[in-house]
Parts: sequence; structure tokens; C-alpha cells
Amino acid sequence: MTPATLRNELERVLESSVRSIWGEIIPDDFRAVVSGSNNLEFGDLSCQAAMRLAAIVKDNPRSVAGMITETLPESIEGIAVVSIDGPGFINFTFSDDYLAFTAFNLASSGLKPFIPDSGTGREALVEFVSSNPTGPLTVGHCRQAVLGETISILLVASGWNVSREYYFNDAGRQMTLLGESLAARYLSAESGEAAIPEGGYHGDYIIEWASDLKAFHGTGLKWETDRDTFIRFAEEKAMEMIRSDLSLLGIEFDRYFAESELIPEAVTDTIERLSGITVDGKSLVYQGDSGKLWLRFTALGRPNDRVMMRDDGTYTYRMPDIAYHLDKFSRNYDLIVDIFGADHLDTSRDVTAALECLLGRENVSEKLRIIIHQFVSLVKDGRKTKMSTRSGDFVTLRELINDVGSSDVTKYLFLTRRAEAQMDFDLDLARKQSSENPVYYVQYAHARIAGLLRTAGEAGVSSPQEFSSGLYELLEGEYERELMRLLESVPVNVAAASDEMEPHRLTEMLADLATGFHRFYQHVRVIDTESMEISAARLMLCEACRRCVSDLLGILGVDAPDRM
RNA sequence: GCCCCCGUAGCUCAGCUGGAUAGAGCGUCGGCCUCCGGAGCCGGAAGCAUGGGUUCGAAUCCCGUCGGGGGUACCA
Repeated sequence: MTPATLRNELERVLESSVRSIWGEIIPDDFRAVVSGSNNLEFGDLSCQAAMRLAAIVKDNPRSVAGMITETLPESIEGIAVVSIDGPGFINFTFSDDYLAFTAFNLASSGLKPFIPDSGTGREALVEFVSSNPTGPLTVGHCRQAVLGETISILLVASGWNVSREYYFNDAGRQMTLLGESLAARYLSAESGEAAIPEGGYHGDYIIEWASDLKAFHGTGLKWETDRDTFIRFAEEKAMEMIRSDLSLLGIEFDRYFAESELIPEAVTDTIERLSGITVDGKSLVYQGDSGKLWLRFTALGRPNDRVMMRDDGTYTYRMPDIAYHLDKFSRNYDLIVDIFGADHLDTSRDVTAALECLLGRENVSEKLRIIIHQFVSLVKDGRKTKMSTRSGDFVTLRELINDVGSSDVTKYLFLTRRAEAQMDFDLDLARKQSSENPVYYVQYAHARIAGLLRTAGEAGVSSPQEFSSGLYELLEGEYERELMRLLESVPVNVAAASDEMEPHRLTEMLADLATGFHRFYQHVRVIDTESMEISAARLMLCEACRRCVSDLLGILGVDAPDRM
């Protein structure tokens, strides 16, 4: 019996009880959802089905709840008490035995075996960062990188086979501008002013590239004749930079997908497919003035039609992006996750509309999951600093991590907020190595337990190696129970965070676990020389807690120190 | 103009597929080891922007208002 199977079993017996009483009046999609109670006096798990059913079966909720509980099996494994409280909640209290057993399992096997593996045998593709190779990654990319990586690891934790993919544009106008900016730096004498083109890139990193280029190819290159050399060199340097930035966060992609891989075949094929579709008697693709190709997005419920191909035959952003998504769909993933910044909202809606039209609405909504995160502003010395991209005065990912002094703290803090919430990243707080900093609070709890285990080892006390049914009798105190109850909830909460792709829930859980442990520790003497048995049992709880903390931090890619 | 996100404690934020007394960190006020790590614990003060609606029940869903942020390219 694991936390997940216990909940499933409860829902199953509740549903079968409901159906056996009321039969056909119960809708087919009726589910008796069981969730954690937020108040100890109402048991550990709670079901509110009776209140929902009251209207359907035309009876008052308490009486409905009474009828349901009457029909439940005599005893349910893991449950000690079933009660009806308040307006009609059916509440369940765990048996002490079950709680002790669960804690023992967590202590001996860790968290992983108990996370429901809903993704087993299925393939997921997560696309994130996907910043074009024109310069270093910024603070905004950092949030996205952390989100994408953690969501990937969460999916892995629930059994998915995950591929991480980085899509980049190596064929557009921006790359030409970048090459031209490099050429300008390259051609300007050491002291002279570089003629950076209109809209070009001013970052200092290009000056370094220029000297690398000279070392490599000599000084004889000219923009007019060697465009390609400049552009390719700049692209290579930029990708190198991005990879090294990502490595600061421990992120590696399985594939870097270049837009040029889609041109021209995949893109022309996509245009043909779209041209073949007519809505209200009109083709989805039409010619505008001077040979431009437009896509009739308004026919798909979008606010504006958009140019797909310019008059010089090059494509705008949306076109290859649709082709890219078709490519992803053709690779037969069960789940396709896109993580974008808020600036991509409009285009991603357009792309989705086009995909739905080509592949069918259901197919797309079933598999495609787009997570749009809001932007970050940095708070430094109590003031917000404005982030401006392009012109070179942005804060880079590397600078941020250096400034904070730790990639672990940086990652963790980004994950304390939901993706959809704008966030202030407080540099002053991040730099503090004290309890004010939530990362250290959690890590301290881990180190404290590790220290306790060391002390216990010296005293000759160790966690029990095998579960015995008498173990729970040694853990009767209220603080013991509180901690066991908290531990019990962790595996299913991790699964929920994975299903919903909400990694910020992990930092919430970690804070709860840390508080839970400190509280327990403060009130209960773990190593009690009077009784080795009790000491061993309590030590088992500490070990369970330590493993949960360490496994959760592991999912976040944050270190769980034994000493600090 | 249109679109999106957000208004929850003094500050930064959880809680939102409706449920029982709304939580955390920081700050603030007051306490706590002769003993396993005080980077800790316990307690106090303090809050759902606002007006309607739906409901047995709303921080949560719907509509309006006010306020904050972002987006709205033939850049990606």
C-alpha cells in the first residue's frame, strides 16, 4: 500500500458504494475525489462527494454521506477511522501502522519508487530557451531555462521519457545583422569606431569575436565578399556562448534544431498543405501585393492575417515555426511542451491555430502544452532595475549567477513563483547566506539531519533495517504523527506537480518539510539513551525526511549538503 | 484599440478544476535549550483591491469598476 494506491483504492470503494446505492442517476463521469485535509481534527484525507451528490439524489449532504459510509467495506487497509463532519465531508484517518510503514519505506527506498509513474512508456518533448544565437543568455532566459529543465526532470520523475530540444533561427535577418556587426568590429581599427549597422548588436562580446576571427582567418576578410564567413563564425561563437551559459545551470539539450533544417522542403510543404485548405470558400493562403504570401489567420479565429513570405522570398517567423511544430508532431510524441516568454503569446496562438487546422483540434489540444511565463525584474539595493535587451545593457544569465554567487540559489529562487506570475528577483536576498534565504533554510534542515545521523552512528544507534508491525507503537507522539503525515503526502504531491507541470510546488513542499522537521526536532529528543528502540524508530523518521528533502532538491538540481 | 498576466499580512509571494478556522518567508512585538547543529522552535499583532452575480457554500467561477505590469512587426 503506497500513498497513491491508498487514494486510488479509497476513490474506488467510494464510487462503487455510490453507484450501488443510487445506480443510474449517477452520471458516468462522477468521481469521488479524495484529497488531503487541511486540518488535523478532520482526519488526513477528505472526500466531498456527498455535498456534490446532494443535489443529484435530492437529499441533504449529511444523510448522503451517511448512506455512503454505511456501504463502505468493513475495513479499508491503511484507514483507521471514517467519519462524517461538518456539512457532509467524509473524512478518513490513516492508521498508525500505515503511517509508520510509509515512513519506513521512504527512509529505506527514498522518494522515487513511490511517485506514481503516470508517464511510463510515453515520450515527451520539451522545447525551451530557444533563444537565437545572437548573444549571451539573459535573466529572462534564465527563468525559462530553469523552468524547462525542472519540468523535464519532473516528467522523468513520473516515468516519462523526455527529450529536451532547443530550436534556433540560423537563417533569418537577425543572423545577417549579427554577422554584419561582427564585420564592423573586425574591420574597425583597434582604436577606431566600429560602424555597427542600424539595429545591429553592440555587445562587447563581439569585439572578442572579432579578434578571434582575425587570429583564425587573418585580416583580409571583407563583408561584401565574405558574408558567410562572418555570419557562420558569429553563429558558432554565439552557440558556444549559449552552451556554456546553460552549463552553469547544468542543462544539456538532446538536440539543437536549426531552422535551416526546415528550409526549403519542410516549409514549402507546409505552405502547400495550408494552401489546400479552404475556409468559407476561400483559400487559407493568398497572394498579396508584390508577391507576398499571406495566411488568412482571421479565418481561424485570430485577430489579424499575417505575412508568411516576404516579397524577397524569405519567410517570416511564424512560417518555419509552424513547419517546426509539424515536424515535432510527426515524430509521434505523446506530449509536446513549449515553454515561451510572454512576448511569444501572440505568435504561439497563431501557430496553434494553424496546427489545429492542419492536424485536428483534438490531436493538438491533447498533445501540445504551451507554458507562457511572465518576465523577471531584478531588484538590487532595494530598487528595480529595468531590463532592456538588444542594445547591450541587459543583465546576462552569467552575471546574475555570479552576482548571486550560486547557481543553486538562483535556480531555487526562480522556482518559488508560478510561471504565470511576474516576479521580482531580489538580488539582495539571494546573496544572503542566512535563514532569510529560503534555500539555506531548506539546506540547513538537511545538514541538521545529516549531522544527527552522524551523532547517532557514534552513539551506536541506527535506523531499523526491517519493518516490524510494532514500530508504530514507538512513534505515538503528536509530533511524530505530524511529521509522518507530512512525509506521506510528498509522493502524490510530486506527481501532481509533474502532471500540472508546476515546479514551484516543489519549493513549497521543501519549505514544509524543513519546517516540519525543525518542529519535530525541537520538541522530540531523537537519540534517547534510555531506549534504543525508540531512538531507532525516531531516527527512521529523520532519515525518511532527509531522503525526501534530498530527492526533492535533486529534482531541482540543487545540492543537499551534509554539512554547512 | 485589442490581447495576456497580476491585485491575498508592512514587503515578496503560496493557496484558485468552489468546501470546514486563508498559509509561508522577511519585517515587527514577546518568549524558548544544564541536553542530539539557535542558520532552529513557540506565541502575539496584521490580509483576500472594489461593486454585483451564480451557489447550500466564493480568495477560488462569471460580469463590471479601479490599480499595476507586459505584449500587440514583413525581429525572432
